[in-house]
Amino acid sequence: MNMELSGRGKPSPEKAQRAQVRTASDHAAVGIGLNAAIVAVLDNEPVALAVRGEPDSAGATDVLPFGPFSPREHRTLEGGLRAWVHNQTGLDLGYAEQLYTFADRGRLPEPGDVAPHVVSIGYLALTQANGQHGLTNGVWRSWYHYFPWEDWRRGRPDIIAGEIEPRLKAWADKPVPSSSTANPIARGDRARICFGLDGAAWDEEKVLERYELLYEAGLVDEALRDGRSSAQAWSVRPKLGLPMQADHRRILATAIGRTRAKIKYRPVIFELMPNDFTLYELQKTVEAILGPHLHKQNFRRLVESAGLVEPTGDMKTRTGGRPAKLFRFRREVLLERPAPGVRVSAPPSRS
Amino acid sequence: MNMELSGRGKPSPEKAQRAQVRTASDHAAVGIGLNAAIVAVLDNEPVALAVRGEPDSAGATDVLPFGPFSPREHRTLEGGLRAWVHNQTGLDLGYAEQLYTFADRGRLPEPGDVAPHVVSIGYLALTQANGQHGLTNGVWRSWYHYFPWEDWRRGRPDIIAGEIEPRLKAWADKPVPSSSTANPIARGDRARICFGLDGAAWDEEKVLERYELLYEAGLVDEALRDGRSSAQAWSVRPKLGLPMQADHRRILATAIGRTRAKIKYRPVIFELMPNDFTLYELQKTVEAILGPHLHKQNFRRLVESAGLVEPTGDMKTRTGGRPAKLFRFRREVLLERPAPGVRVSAPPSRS
DNA sequence: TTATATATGCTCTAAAAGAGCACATAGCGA
DNA sequence: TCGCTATGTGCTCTTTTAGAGCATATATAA
Repeated sequence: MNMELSGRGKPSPEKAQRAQVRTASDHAAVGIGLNAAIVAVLDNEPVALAVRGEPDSAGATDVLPFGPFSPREHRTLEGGLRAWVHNQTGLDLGYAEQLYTFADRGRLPEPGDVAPHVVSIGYLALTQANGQHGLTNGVWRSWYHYFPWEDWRRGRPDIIAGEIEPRLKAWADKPVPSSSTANPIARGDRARICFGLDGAAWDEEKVLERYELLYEAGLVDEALRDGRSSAQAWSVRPKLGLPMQADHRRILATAIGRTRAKIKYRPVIFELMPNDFTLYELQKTVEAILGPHLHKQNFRRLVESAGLVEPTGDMKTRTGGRPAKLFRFRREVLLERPAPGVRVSAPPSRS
Repeated sequence: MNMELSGRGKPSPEKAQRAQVRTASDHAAVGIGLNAAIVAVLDNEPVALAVRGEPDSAGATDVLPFGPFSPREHRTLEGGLRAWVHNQTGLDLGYAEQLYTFADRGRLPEPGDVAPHVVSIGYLALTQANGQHGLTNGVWRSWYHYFPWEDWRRGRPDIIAGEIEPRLKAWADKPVPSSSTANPIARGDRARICFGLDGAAWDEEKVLERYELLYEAGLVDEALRDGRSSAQAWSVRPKLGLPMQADHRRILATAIGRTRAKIKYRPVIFELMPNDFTLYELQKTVEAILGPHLHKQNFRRLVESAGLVEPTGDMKTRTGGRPAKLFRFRREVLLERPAPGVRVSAPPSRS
């Protein structure tokens, strides 16, 4: 079927095409940076690698590992990433995937910031931190430090009802400056959907949407630093989570959301596990990532019947109870199922 | 919970952090380009906007719309994208999302290609081409022109059994040059999983994996052009789909895969539909995107019970049969469900 | 020995997915 | 006018999957 519905004018497509190949000289030169959200699970706590430095104007000290990308030295983005991560931290990354490219002006609010300019490409890396004691820089910090409202392992976190809900409701009730865009979703509705207020469901994957809503509402320090909120809000400043410099907390939010989504249809959870593990350890790792806790028997049925694991034949004693069978990741599942993953869905929120 | 498991050396994190803020000067300058896969559905055919030009060394004439990003002129990537798409084609984009950033050297195999260098950021845009007759450049081409093996609407496409399967099997049987990476998935297994050979399931979302496998096996013209395959393969050259210049077919594959995945959990299908439509028209549009055809009654039950649509009250006659009720997208679904979309899964492949 | 963890098998129910039957209502041609 | 055909629409039935709970097994620790 040939659909050549070309526009009426059709003024010289050759010229247009030519313009597309004669590329480099047309562009303003910018720098390329790579940001890595390097994730692991230590003692049932999901952690990300952070580097600490001088506080910025918002008091934020933490940054994600960051390095420039030089096309002279590295053929691929991922290759460049692995190289400087290794140099900076001593870590050898296992799994890595690209998250998002951030290039908005004002990302790095330096005075007089015009082009040239930095585009930064965010990456998510999953690693197993155990035994990786060669860490030469940076610290592992629980990601719930930065996003306390995401931790539903002990039920609905108090910070939602105590801090977030009232402040978001106040923000929703303020008269909105009659934006021009047609029919956007109302502030109150967005708050309800993002944070599961008024009985709405909690969606653990909406990590970025939640952070961006708080940013827009001026409830995270980065928003104040970037001048997006009133000084009034600044004065009543109970922190909602630990801020990071630049837009790194946004990148980390993207990474957490992606991780939570991805473990459901790809077996990446095993990137975070040792070779042999008990099903309960696996469950605790999944819970660390997703937030809510899971029904144990159903979880076991799920991972076993999905063919994700196979018994090693050994047992683990010293569990504090009956010894547990040890399992390992069953690679063959990749050849059998189109999208193998831990297809859990959270139980109804125990708020 | 404070997890400050810093590495032993911990040599001056302050210095590291400082290096991360003093950014731009560290970077080799490169150009930023934006590629857009602009997708619509015309007469039940999924189409992408292509611009035609002079054939490259592989005989490829088509490119995706492409434009430079200048941080001087545009504050955001998406803003820049919308601007030059409008200038080049006359289209006003509705929905747009970032796909992937491609920066590998050798992307544009120009002689003597070293840095400076172009990083290109791929975007997916969905639009409704009807009435958009202001198109001043480019043509709408069925995306199955570029990827004939993806069109399962009339059952399994013949090109798989006729061309792809035997040539992939031959490639799989060739001695692999003893790669260094540990335990990769065997070529034969990859072919089976990607293309649903030997009774394996067809996964309509693996568009990029399939294209990349064909590229790696030297079965698409771009692979020959880029020098990744033997001249022998070049001589026996039945095209597998229409090639594009540079890596644009890869970007389009990414866009198709993303679209196929996304309509299942976000109501983006309505970006491709007119305001009022019949359920059958909606179904045909979904089938155009996904490939396989769907069970009509179940499809209706699905979209209605999911609250995705509501009747307008009007009927559409001239359907060739009983008049059909007209529906429209029901926006309130965004406030009710965490991930509303056309959650279809394809029926067992009728091969 | 008992209390208390964790491990593991099994059942029951509800919801969702997959497939088909039956019939309604239009245009169109013999 | 009478089917024929194409689409629209309601309903049932079965299978599969998800959600939740009961019961029991086997360790460690006080």
